[in-house]
Amino acid sequence: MKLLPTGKGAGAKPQGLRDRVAAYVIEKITTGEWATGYRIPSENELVATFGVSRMTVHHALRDLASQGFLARRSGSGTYVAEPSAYIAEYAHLDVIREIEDRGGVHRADVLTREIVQPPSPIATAFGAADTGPLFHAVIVHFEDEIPFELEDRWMDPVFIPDGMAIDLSHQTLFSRLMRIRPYRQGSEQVRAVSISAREEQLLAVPSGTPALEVLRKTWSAAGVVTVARMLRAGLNGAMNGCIRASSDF
Amino acid sequence: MKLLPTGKGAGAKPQGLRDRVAAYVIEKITTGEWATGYRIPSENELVATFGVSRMTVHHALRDLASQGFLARRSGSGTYVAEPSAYIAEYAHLDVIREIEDRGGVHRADVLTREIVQPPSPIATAFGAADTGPLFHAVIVHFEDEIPFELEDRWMDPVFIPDGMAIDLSHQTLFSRLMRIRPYRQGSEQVRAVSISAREEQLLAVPSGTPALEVLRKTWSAAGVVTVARMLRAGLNGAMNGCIRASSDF
DNA sequence: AAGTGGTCTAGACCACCGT
DNA sequence: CGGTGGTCTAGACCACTTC
Repeated sequence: MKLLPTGKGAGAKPQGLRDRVAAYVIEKITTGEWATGYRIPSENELVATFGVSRMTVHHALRDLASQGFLARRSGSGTYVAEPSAYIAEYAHLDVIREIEDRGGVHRADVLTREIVQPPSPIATAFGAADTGPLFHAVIVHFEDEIPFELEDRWMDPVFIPDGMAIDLSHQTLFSRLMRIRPYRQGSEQVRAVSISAREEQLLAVPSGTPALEVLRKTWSAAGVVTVARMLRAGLNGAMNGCIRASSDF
Repeated sequence: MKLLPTGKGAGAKPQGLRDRVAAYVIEKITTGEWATGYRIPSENELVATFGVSRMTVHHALRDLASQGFLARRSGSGTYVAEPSAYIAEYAHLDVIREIEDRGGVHRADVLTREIVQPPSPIATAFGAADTGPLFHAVIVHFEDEIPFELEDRWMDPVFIPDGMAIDLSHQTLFSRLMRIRPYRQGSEQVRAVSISAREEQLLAVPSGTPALEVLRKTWSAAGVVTVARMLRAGLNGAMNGCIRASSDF
């Protein structure tokens, strides 16, 4: 083997070679020179253009494909991906962390904590009618003593064996679950709803205040783990997200 | 060089070697054997374990890191990433496509289309007070002749030179913009709001119906491209997202 | 100084697509 | 069949962290 591979070792550029290739492709796309669906130069052509190895080009394109810029078809070529849909990402923190990140003080009121047979809509959400008793909690989260979020959660007791005992003032069920079994998958639905008089009272908002309702269902390989309904009303009730139009540059 | 590199060419396994390494790591994490913060075996150790080249291990771990499972610290090691926050992704389609994907029929009413000096809050959103006249459109999108979304959009006229002329019944301003200048970045804010009597009338909902308000701001390298306010009320007004708890397996 | 991940190479074989 | 992307290797050098 050679002692000095021509690339990095010798007269390396300030930036990585991979990044240079990627930047080149990105520029062509963003300037519109390579439109959606355009077939970009092959790996070997880019190898010739940049004088780098094919692996370098390959990984540059691979990364761009994983970021949604390119679509690669083995045996055919690499194409500029269609950006017709864009992704909005909402980074949900743990409620406690969300509040504390804003500099607020969190407090939780546990209104209900029980292990009971769920009503049928909840049982349905858990996938089967033969669900056994489930852990159920209703919690009001305060920010600086102002009600911020009303959480109504059902959970398979298997995942929080100590659910009836743990202190919920300083940790959320969510974070608790995370510690026991991280990495799950789920779906979320967001709506604007009118809420009941009791919910208005718990959230301390005037009658008729619209609320943001988030329905969340979380599952792991073993099945549905937890189903939750979160209500937010008033000034801090917004959700903030970041649009990633197939990318983040 | 050898003609038969020991790996793939000869007695290859059904799955890729990279995937085997990745699957191994994933299993350790999901079973909890490697907890959050745990320092996993080094690349060289995994090389020894699996009998593959370091590049293979490296790319397996690199992929897992980009998916949020691992955090790699150069010079230190590879650690199981903290999944304390999770990401909810909302794949927004073009409104027209969203409706048609549901099997509905789309129609748009253009209530306003003008190029005017924006009111100061809009000018502020565009980043500077010295904004020139902006393209402004107010559009009601119907699904099967039922009002579905009210769109109020301001846009830099540079990005839609033919904005006053184009037919907006069969394409959205968004898709139009996409075609001219794809790949942008933005932010989004979702709230539950009460809407004005006129908005209730346009959306054909009873007085007091809560609405989902999405404020969206989009920019490119050149600055803010467009600012939009979308209102949805009633049954179809939900936003559906998918939770990606640092992953999608 | 030893170990870690980050990067790059030159070559090889493969499955697949297109003609 | 020639070209495309997909994968893997063995070796090399680097910047960095850790002790």
